Amino acid sequence: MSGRARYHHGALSDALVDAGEALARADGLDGVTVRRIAAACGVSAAAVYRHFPSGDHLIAAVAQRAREIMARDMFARLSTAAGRPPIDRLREVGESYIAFALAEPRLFSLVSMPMTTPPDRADDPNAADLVRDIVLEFEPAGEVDEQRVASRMMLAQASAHGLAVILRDFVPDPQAREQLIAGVLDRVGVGLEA
Amino acid sequence: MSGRARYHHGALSDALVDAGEALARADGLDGVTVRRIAAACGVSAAAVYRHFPSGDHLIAAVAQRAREIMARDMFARLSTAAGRPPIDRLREVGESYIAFALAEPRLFSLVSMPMTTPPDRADDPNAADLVRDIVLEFEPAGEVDEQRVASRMMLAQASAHGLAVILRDFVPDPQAREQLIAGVLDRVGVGLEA
DNA sequence: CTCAGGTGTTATCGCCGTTAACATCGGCGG
DNA sequence: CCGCCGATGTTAACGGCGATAACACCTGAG
Repeated sequence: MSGRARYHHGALSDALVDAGEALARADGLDGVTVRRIAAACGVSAAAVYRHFPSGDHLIAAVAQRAREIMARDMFARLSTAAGRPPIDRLREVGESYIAFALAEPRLFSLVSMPMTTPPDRADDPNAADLVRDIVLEFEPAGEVDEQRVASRMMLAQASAHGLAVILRDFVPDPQAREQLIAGVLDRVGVGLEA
Repeated sequence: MSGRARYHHGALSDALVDAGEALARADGLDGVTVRRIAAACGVSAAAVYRHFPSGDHLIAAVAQRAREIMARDMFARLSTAAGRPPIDRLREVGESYIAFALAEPRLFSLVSMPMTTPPDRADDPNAADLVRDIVLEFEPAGEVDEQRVASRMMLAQASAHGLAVILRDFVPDPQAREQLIAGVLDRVGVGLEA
């Protein structure tokens, strides 16, 4: 009886996150509400609470989904730069982060939310670990200075994130965006190699 | 009859922004609602709409207030570094920005909102103009390269903002925060002088 | 003094998250 | 095969939210 609408949805949890992702792409954070997501799944709002302890947990799950999507983008783009020096790959990661933020600004607004719940699967693609792996290549063999690693990671992440949000909110012109991305990432590269 | 509560408030517009600032300090963005602000002023929610076309405009006014507060902090701190080289003053500005974000995280969440309404008074303290003035000192006399200026401004602002939000959301330990601020700003300084 | 407009009020609407009480489905022990 | 019970859905309701309409009052210009 797969043709008839069943009373039990079967995989509502995943369906809710899927619908949340679609709503986030379309309407941004304001579209990601318990009632709207439930309606998009053809289900009552109260049904959500059988699968998530609160609406915030559902939104956090959608945000985690968005982070995974971005991370996949980053890994894909990075795979085309395999073998290049670490500074080049780091730049690729930064450009990928910024490109995603500008291409999917509404989805990105979820990405940059503080993570309330830690990701349930620690082994899936993760931007921070990726950055760390590349930054580690700057360290001399056998003696990693954790503080230097942390500084480089933070510079890379902070400048990419800050640049992304400032461009998204205050620089509409695509050409100006490109020039600023190039100019800033050049300077960040200098700071990273110092 | 100043002692008796008057029917007409008299300066409700300013009082609403004042109350909004207090609520923002106390409860963050969630506390800044039309109804709560109106209640804090002893006034009905509908009265707000006599002074602001929408609740978002009121919140934007509170956000602008928060930016002015932060800018005053920055100018005050900067006045103690008068005469020092531009790179030192720029660092002072960055440290001030980050310190404010970490000292008043809830108020800062308003600061970093996209500005819907342009500030009504263009002559009051403004962080972007301040950064620009200092960055201009890097340019050789008589020939300012606007693109280089924009890149330096953007690097300064993006790294400070990104660092602030990442530290606020993900690095609770004060000592770790200090080390990261110092380490990252060192590298940003290198990038700025390049 | 009058009256028009600025500034307040209450009542109401629709949406939001959340909970309680109830209904149905589906599988497992008898 | 039956019955039951837990998982998963439903509807109804509460309080808070932004916003608007209709009404009341206060104040100052003529």
